[in-house]
Order: sequence, then C-alpha cells, then structure tokens
Amino acid sequence: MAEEVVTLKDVARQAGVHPATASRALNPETRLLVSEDTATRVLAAAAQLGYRPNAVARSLRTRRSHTIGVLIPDLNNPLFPPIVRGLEDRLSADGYVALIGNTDGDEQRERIVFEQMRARHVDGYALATAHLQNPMLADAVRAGLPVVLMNRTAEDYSFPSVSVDNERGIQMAVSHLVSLGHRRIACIAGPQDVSTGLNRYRGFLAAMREAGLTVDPELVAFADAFAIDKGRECARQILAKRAGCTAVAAANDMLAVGCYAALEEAGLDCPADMSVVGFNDMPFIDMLRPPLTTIAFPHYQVGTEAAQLLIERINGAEGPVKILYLAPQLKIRGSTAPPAGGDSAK
Amino acid sequence: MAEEVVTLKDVARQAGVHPATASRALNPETRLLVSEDTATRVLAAAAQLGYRPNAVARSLRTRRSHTIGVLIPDLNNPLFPPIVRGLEDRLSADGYVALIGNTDGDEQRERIVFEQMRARHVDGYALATAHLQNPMLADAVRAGLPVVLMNRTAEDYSFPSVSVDNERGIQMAVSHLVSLGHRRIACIAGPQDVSTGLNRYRGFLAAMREAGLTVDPELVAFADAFAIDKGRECARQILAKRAGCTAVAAANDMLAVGCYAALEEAGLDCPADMSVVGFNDMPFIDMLRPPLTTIAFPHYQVGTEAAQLLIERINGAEGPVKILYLAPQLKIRGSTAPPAGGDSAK
DNA sequence: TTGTAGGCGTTATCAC
DNA sequence: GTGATAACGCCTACAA
Repeated sequence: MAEEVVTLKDVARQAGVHPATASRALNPETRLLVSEDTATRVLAAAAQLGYRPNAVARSLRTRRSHTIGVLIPDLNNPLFPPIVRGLEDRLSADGYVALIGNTDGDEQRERIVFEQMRARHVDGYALATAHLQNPMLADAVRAGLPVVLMNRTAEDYSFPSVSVDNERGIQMAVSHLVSLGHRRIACIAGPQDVSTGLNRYRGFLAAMREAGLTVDPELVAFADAFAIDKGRECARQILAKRAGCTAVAAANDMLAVGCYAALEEAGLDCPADMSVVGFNDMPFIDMLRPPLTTIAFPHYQVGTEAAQLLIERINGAEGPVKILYLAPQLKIRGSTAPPAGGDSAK
Repeated sequence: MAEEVVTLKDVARQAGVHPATASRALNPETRLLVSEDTATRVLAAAAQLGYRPNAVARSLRTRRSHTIGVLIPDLNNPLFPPIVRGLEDRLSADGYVALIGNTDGDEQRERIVFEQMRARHVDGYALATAHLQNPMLADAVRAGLPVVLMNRTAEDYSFPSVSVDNERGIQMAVSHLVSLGHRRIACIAGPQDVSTGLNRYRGFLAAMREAGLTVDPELVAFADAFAIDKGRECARQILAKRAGCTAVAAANDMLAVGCYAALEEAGLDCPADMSVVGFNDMPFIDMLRPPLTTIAFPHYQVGTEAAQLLIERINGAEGPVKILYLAPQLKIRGSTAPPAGGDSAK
C-alpha cells in the first residue's frame, strides 16, 4: 500500500556510486566536489527514482531544521495574517518554513509554545508578542538562537526588530484631528507593558503638547488588551465623563472598533458627534461603517523584512543589530470630521 | 555562548542508568516497563538538567514527525484564520504542529508546497484547497498519508471531510429573499471546479425551482475565484442587464463585498435598491456598511473537527470514511430588505 | 526490570 | 574526486 520510500542509498546504488558521493552531488553546496560526469549521473538517478531528501535526517545531522518559530497573539486578529504571509513568503524563498504559535496574550501559553518550538529545534524565532520585559528572550539569547521582533520592540535586550514608528504615527493622527478643529481629544491607550501601547501613548502626549493642547486625565483610558471589548469599556468610561470631548484617538483599530460599539450604545453618531481614529489600517477596516480613519503601515513588508533580518542572523551575520522602522501613513476616511459645534476657539 | 544541549545520555548518566532505561522512563507509553524508583530518579535528573527531548531525532527514529501539512488558499482571507486556529488548537492537544502553506489558488504552487511538506515527512494533510478533480490527492493516498478536507470536498476519491451543507445554506438564503418578496433574484456563482462553488450554485437552482421561480440566465454570473474584484466584475455584468432584478445571492462573502463595490459605483443603495446575501459569515463582515446578511457556520469547529478526523486516521482508525457536515445558519442583517416597489406579484 | 546493539537517512571528516 | 566510516539523538527488539 504505502509507496516504498527512496533513500540516498538507493540513488547511489542506481548511479553506481557511494552514498557519500551521491550526497555531495545532490547538495548544491558541495556539487563542485564531484566530477561533472558523476553529478549528472546521480541527478538523473535521483530524478528517475523520484528521490526526495529526508529533511528530518538532514536536520539531525546538520543541526539545522530550516524551521522558524513564529509567535503571535492571535491569528484571528486581522493584523497578523498579512505579516505572517510576508514572513512565510520570504522564508520559503530560502527553504525555511514557519511554525505558527498563538499565545492569546497568555504568558504561560507563550512559554509552552516557545518550549515546544525549541524541542523541534527551530533555527530562530520571529515574535510579535514581545513584552517590554521578557525573560523568554533572555532564554533564547542564552541558547544562541536568533530572534527578531515584529511590530513590537523590547526594552531589556537589543533585538533586531521591524515595526512602525509609533510616535510619529500617533502624531499624524492627532495633527489630523487638530487640523479639523478638535481641541478636547480623548485617548484610548493600549497596554503599557508592550512597546506599541506605551509608545503610542507617549506619542499622544507629545503630540498634544506640541499642539498646545492639554490632556485631560479624565479623557484617557487604558485598555489592558488590544481587543474590541476592551475598547468598548474604555470608550464607555470616557463617554461617561465626556466633558466636551469631540474626538478619540485609539491606540489601535480593534480599540477603535470597540469605540464604535460604545458610541452606538450611547446613541452617538460618528463622526458627527465624535471623531475616531485608529491605528494599523487592518484589512477590511476601510469597509466599516463609517470607514475608519487610521494610521497605515505595510504589514506584509513587516513580515518580509523580519524574515530577512532573521535569515541574516541565522547565516551568521555579525554586525550591529538592525532596528527597522517603517513609515506610517495617515489614511483619512469617514470616521473623522470637524467637531459639531464648529471651531471651538482654543 | 550557546548553551550546551542536554541529551538523553546526560540524563541517563546523571540518574545512573543506561540511556535505554532513561528513554523508557521518560516516555509515558513505556514508563510502566521500568521500576517506579528508577522512573522517578530519571524524571528528577531530566528536570534538573533541563532535558528537552530532541523531536528531530525522535522523528527520524519513529518515522512520525508529529507535523501536519495544512494547505489553504490564502491566510489573508478572513475565513481561514479561525479554521486554522481550530486545527492548531486541537492538534496541539495531541502534540502535533501545523505547517501552513498558502497556495493562492495556484495549482503549481500547491504542488510545490505539497512536496516540501512531504520532504519534511508530515504525518498527514489538512486541505482547504481541494478541487473536485485533484491528482495530488491520489499521490497522498499512494503514499499512505492521511488526508482530511476542510470546507471543500473532492469528487474523485472519498476523503474524510468537514464542511458546511452548502445546498441547504444557499437554500436558506434564497428562502429569506423570497420571503421578503423578491422574485427576480440574481446569482454570483463561484468557481465551478470546487465543491463550494458548484454545490452552492446547484443549491441556488434548486431553491429557485422550489420557490416556483425561474432563473434568468442573464442574471447569473460566474466568478472564477472567490475574490472581491471578481465579485465586482460579476455584479457589474448583472447590473448591466439588470432586468428588474432586486436581489443578489453571492456564493460567498468576498463576492458579496465585491457586489457592494459595484452597487456603489452604479449609485445604487443596498438594501433599498438591491438586497445582497453572502455565504460564510466571515469575521468582521457584520461590521460592513450595511452589515451583510449571510450564511454562517462554525469556522473554528471546522478546524477542530478536521484535526480530530485526521488524528483518528493517523492513529490507524480503519472504519468507514467520515464525511461531516456542519449546519448552516441564516444571519439576517442590514443588506436585505423587501424590494423597493413593494411586493411584486408573482 | 535493565542493558546491549543496531539503525532511522544524512552529512562531515577522514583516508585513498 | 571518491569511498569508507562515524556520528547526529533517539527508540526498540532482543538478550540478560
């Protein structure tokens, strides 16, 4: 029933050479070590027999699994599929495959997945789950495993990373609101233990200062996860003590979507009663009602660049650690408009 | 620099036993072969040294990689992340991991990914890419590799599969439209070489017949992929020879979204001028403008059930092939309404 | 109950 | 340039 599997030995026999020679001929790296004649003979034999090298055996011997561990919070968050695709597409060009692990933001789960991947001898990690402080990263370093961070950065070690310039992005969002005439601007901030949450919050404060506006602490709510329901809760808090606020800057699109829900509950119209800006420009976010004004960055490219950095490290590139920032871009859509009461003098 | 790696031999030495004994103690399956005393000693040694079994070596020896190949069209299609998560969650419970491959609907790419996965000795395949006729499936069977199909089914072999009852689903959609008073109903059909496209089209025809309505061939357009732009093209065709049509049944949500775009181009309002129903109830589709009326089914469960079936086969379950259909559910939202002109007599 | 030995398929390191 | 040999880390008859 099950097809008999062709091994290197079979190819060697068929070509009339020693297995070691067949191995050399089959491996592009070492092909120049054998005579052109035997190489073609071996290749022909391999093709004829339908030889497929056993990646497992090769891994055992070479201690390279050509496998990358990818940790993300949740594949269901539309931000991640494009990143993962970028990563996989770039990795596969170099013969690597990705093992995807979802952590759901749970540290223990993250640890388990991380360990399982180590057991499978991944050659490196691409993490979109980094917390600012992260003992796991220290483990990876100790094991000599290359790590690259995506979307987020960490503070305790210096890791290669690919992310968007969060401060600059949120500043673009706030400027946009200000230019529309908004003065009392609320903020739904993200978790402060991850770089995206922290940096976007800092960026918000800086942008407000720069615009000569004061931040009312009543109008700042902190979500402890980048999730729709957290965004709704925060928006509710803000709406409760509304205090003349006419716009909300959310730390990401999920929180903004939650904000939409809270507005609807409160019978408020977006953008007529309240402008909303998000961050990420998730797929399909432009099809919401209203289409969300947000900060875009090239998700797919985050993946490809991260893969690139990782492959460089795996191949032993020494040099300085590369920290890559991709440029944010403001996408003006239907969720932002001038405040209802006309320009409120400052 | 790199942490020295702990092997079975190290554990054995530490515990003062032979590696073979350590192996038996460490493996739950064979633990009862060693004395309880030594077992605990070995376990302690393993814990102390931080032993992590080398999955690669184990795979080579046992010829089980505990790895599953998963082929999907495109991770960016929001239908797939929940399926993949279901699959991974269920698989990980049994110590399996998934290798995800995106085919972009390209047969050649599918072939390549399939082969790469074979080289890595996956223990089975979960495919969401099945065409009705599919030589690759024959290959997998010949190799004795378990396969389970997700979302789609194939016609040339009998494979375990998990999918939604497409005929029934589309019939619910058409009934809904009919009950609203629609009589001239258009159809954006999907590719006819995959089961979802074919069965939903057949279901449409059957449902129309059942409702005593005739299908105007002018009002049927075939998309050659389940993609937004294809949906838009098809909708344009239908709108061009509109012929009093007041509703469109799309073979999936992506096509329905394309239909939205075409309606907007044409200055038509949904649902006032045209009702639209989709299929799948993709994540976030309820947040569109207007929220899409569609046919839902439990995506996550498609993944978990598929994983379950696959694991059963891998573990050697013989028995008859299981074909699992999950029940569809009509989700009535804002994209459907009675036709503008009131009830047109039949 | 535990030890011995061999091998899974490949490649690295020697010789020749 | 090619062949022989050993080893990667683990598991499993078989023997003791």
